[in-house]
Amino acid sequence: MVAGIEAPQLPLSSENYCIVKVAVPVPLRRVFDYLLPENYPITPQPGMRVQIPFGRTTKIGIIDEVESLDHSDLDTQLEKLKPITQILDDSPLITESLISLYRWMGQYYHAPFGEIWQTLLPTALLKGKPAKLSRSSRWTITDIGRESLESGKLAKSAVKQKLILEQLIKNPTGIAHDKIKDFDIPYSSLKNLAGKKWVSRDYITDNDKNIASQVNLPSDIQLNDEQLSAIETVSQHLDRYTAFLLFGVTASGKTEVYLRLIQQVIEQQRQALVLVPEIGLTPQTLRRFEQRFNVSVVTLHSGMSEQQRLQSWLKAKNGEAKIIIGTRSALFAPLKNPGIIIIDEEHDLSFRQQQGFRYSARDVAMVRANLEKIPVLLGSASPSLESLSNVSKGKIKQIELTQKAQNTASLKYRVIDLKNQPMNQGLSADLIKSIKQHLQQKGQVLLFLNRRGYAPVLLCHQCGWSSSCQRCDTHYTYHHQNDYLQCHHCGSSRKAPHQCPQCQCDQMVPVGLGTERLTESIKHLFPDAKTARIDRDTTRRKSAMQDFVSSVKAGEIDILVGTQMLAKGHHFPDVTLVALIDMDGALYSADFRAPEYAAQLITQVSGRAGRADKPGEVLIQTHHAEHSMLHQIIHSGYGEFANSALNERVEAELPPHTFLAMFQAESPQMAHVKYFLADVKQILDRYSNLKVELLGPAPAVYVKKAGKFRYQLFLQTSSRNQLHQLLELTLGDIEKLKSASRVRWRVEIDPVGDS
DNA sequence: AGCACGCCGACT
DNA sequence: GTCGGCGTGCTC
Repeated sequence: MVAGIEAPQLPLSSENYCIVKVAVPVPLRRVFDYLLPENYPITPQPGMRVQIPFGRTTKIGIIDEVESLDHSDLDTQLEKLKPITQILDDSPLITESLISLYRWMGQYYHAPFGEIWQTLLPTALLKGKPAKLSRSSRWTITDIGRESLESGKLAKSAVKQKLILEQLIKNPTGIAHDKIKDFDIPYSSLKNLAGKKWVSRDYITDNDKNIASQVNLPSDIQLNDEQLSAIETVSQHLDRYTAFLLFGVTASGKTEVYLRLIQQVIEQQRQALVLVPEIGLTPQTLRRFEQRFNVSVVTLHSGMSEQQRLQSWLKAKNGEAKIIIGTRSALFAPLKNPGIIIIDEEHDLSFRQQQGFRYSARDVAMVRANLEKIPVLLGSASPSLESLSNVSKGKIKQIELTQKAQNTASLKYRVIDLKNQPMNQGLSADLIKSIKQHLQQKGQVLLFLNRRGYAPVLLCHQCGWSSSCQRCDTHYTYHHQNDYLQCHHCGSSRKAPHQCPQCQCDQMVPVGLGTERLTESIKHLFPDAKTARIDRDTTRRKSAMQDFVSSVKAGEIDILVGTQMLAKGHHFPDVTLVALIDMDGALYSADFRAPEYAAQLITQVSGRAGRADKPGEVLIQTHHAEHSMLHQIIHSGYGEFANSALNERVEAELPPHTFLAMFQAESPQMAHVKYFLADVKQILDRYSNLKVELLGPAPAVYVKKAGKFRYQLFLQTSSRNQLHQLLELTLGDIEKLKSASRVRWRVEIDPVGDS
């Protein structure tokens, strides 16, 4: 090629081009300007995806704003602007109110715009997949298939094919293509049958369901007065924004209240969005809704494939899906005709995203409901102190359900003071005696211990050497089953040493108690009982949790040992004894929210057990038996505890009475982290006129994690406004800091926990 | 976050 | 003499 290729001259006149501000998926709190010819076949609008050249690569961004060239207040020179490669959508991906929500999140969380889009949109769309609904289809048996099966034309060996045909006869309306997996049908056999024309596939839309004359299927559940009045109260607000807290004791029938309200919403041709905690989202939740309503119900959760999520998302967007059930991120499902948002177990920590862009789905849901002009219903037996504080501020209306709906027997609580008690593998004599009694009376037993693995430490009996993770500065947890050590902070693992690496003796002893060891000693103490363990290690397999739950309900398990994951969602009617093996950690924790979490755990755990004819018992083992939280929960209930805990937060000037933000920085080099946060503090100090107090910088509770040192700088205030002002004024300068480029950092609003 | 440019150590 | 280490800087 000959040299001297001229750079293409763009005719930069205001008639020909407009400027499009694009949010690009990079961790920068700014948008980038691009040019677009005015005669481009698609009119650019906020919320459309565009392909753009960015640096030396190309990226997919989202249009944030469109400006005409003549009255733009650009601070960059036009020559620097590049043209958009192409617009990927012919209409905005999300509704007006979601765009407003996006802008609110940008202001409130001070997060990079690209990151917010990444949580708002399904990954398939972020990768540039077309926003097209693929038609769903159903499989049905043909007449030929029916005859062939009856006349025994099917080879004996074709077991799977026989299964398919039988299932299709059982389901005369056919089986949806995306459900065939649930029937354990291999696709190859299905294709084989289709080739013979024994089965056929028909393409349909979910709208067929929705236009059915009877949208809600009858229910024979009798409601009590409290439930009726709760439904009445909320249904008077279906046409406007109101936030409700449905504070209902366990088994007070919250779900039935949800269902009746959803029924009204569907009758108004509107959609219901239901958020559940991570674990609660089992196939049964979906089935319960499907059994009740003859409308299209879709789910949205991390267990689904990208394509499945996109399909659910698109059905929510076009209004086909009437009920959307999902975990945290489902909050951002676009709704054509929004009717209500329900957050079940609103206190649950899974509603807070703890990776990347950190937000609280509960808080954002209230803002979204406000923008959509619909009610939002937060339900819990142990509400977050944040929500209860909002009740007293008048931001949320509280509805109480105090009666047990089904005639459940009340629980008996007992605190076992461990001080000076002889212990047998973490179990007091008192507890062992109780377990024995309950087993004799044919009751099932649930034991909670929030520590998986065999023992939290493996150490040398002779020289005291203990095995610790170099990357995190914490002890490895010993896992007996496959004889390995695992760091529960960074996940790294290694083979367990049998000889002390320091003194070469062979006296390595596990110290402390985890679920694995507890299960072992239970098996030893109760050799005749069937014992099972449920934690992250035993439920790796996808259906494992489901299998455990079914076998407990079927009475095939006598004693169930598990971590907190067992506390969520499942009710076991035959369980009569629930024990919290070690409440000490929660009561002595450095986290000021620990008592709140512990109180919620006790409340939730208690909800797992009992029914009318089998009174339940809850035992709590602790060295801190005099702790006021325990007394309040046991004698006066969660509400009473919450009241005094809220008062303590006022005294201590802690959230929700005050508000927090946090700068966190991490780097393999501790000095870099310290320099950066010192610089940040200096910049923040320039605005000492604002009523924001700075605390720190200080090391995070676990300073070292995965080879990186982590420090934090807290901002505390009683005025959210001033906090936001301060961040608005300073973040620009903080981003430009030289020390900022040497660390990974972020600012977090309303931080919880340490990680 | 990517990605490239750029200036110092161990290899064919 | 080169390959490549990751520090620094930029992205419309």
